[in-house]
Amino acid sequence: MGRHSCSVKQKLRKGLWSPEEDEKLCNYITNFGIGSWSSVPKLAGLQRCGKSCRLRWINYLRPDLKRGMFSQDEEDKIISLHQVLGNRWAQIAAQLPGRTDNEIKNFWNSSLKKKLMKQGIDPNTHKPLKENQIIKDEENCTIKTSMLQILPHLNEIANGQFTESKQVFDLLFVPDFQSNSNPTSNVTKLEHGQMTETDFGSSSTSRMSSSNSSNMCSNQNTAGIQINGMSENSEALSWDIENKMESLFQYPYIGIKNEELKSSPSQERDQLYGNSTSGDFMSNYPLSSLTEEFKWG
DNA sequence: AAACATCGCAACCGCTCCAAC
DNA sequence: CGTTGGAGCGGTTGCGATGTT
Repeated sequence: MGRHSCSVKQKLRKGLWSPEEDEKLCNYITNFGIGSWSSVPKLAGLQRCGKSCRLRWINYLRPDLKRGMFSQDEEDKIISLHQVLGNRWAQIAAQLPGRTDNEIKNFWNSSLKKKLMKQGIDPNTHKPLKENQIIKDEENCTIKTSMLQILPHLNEIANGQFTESKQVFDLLFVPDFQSNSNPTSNVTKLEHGQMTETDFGSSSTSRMSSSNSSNMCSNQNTAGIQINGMSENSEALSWDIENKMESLFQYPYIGIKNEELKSSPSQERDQLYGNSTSGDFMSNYPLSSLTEEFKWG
């Protein structure tokens, strides 16, 4: 907090990079490597801050960058990954060789978002806009939770066998329960047709607009699951789960493992994903069985 | 042709994380 | 254990290009 922007400390250049600056940076890095970004500008003879150099290299000068239009395949991948990861651009970019997080983020904001809207799909939730509208009318408690974290318990929930709710809710990211919500009581009793979901991954709408809203603290990659018996809308849930699950299967390593598992104590990891260390945790939760549980005929 | 609006991209800003001390 | 500073991330802004009136 209160840290200066790097360009304030000294009189450093800002704005667009000149070809000369690009050349200096490129020459330096190809000859000496990156080392420490903070020392790069000095050593490369640039009036820029290290952060700016880093960004320029990563987003523009790196030799392995693809550039140019996104292919249909890349587009599909981005959509699928976004469905699961939300706005975790760096993780999405990690699955797309030659593309940068910035590039993908811009592409998403300028193009893909609109494209999905045109198709009647909410770009935040990846659900048909109409369904969203229906769900907005529901006023009961909304439990924000991570789809990925609750996955291991879907079968139990569907079968009404799930009673250890606290255990799971402790694992969940639940930043904004409505005050009247009681996760324990809401989840333990569940019957067919009593489950609906809302606001999947709606990080942008649920996020506070304060300046410190960024990054991990925002509930990107969260799912809102509404479980308290007032909707017939189980169709919506099965639609969404199916889509998410397919995405997960398509890209089983999407980076979740790296970050989320890293941050979970090992016991929780095992609870969440099974104790397989193969990385293929999704194999513990076959798509067909899970989605079938939620179709209920 | 000029003024204005919109779009897309590059870069910046502010934040968190994490390792080093 | 607290502090510091670098790295990295996501949101936002600024500006040139392009389209529209």
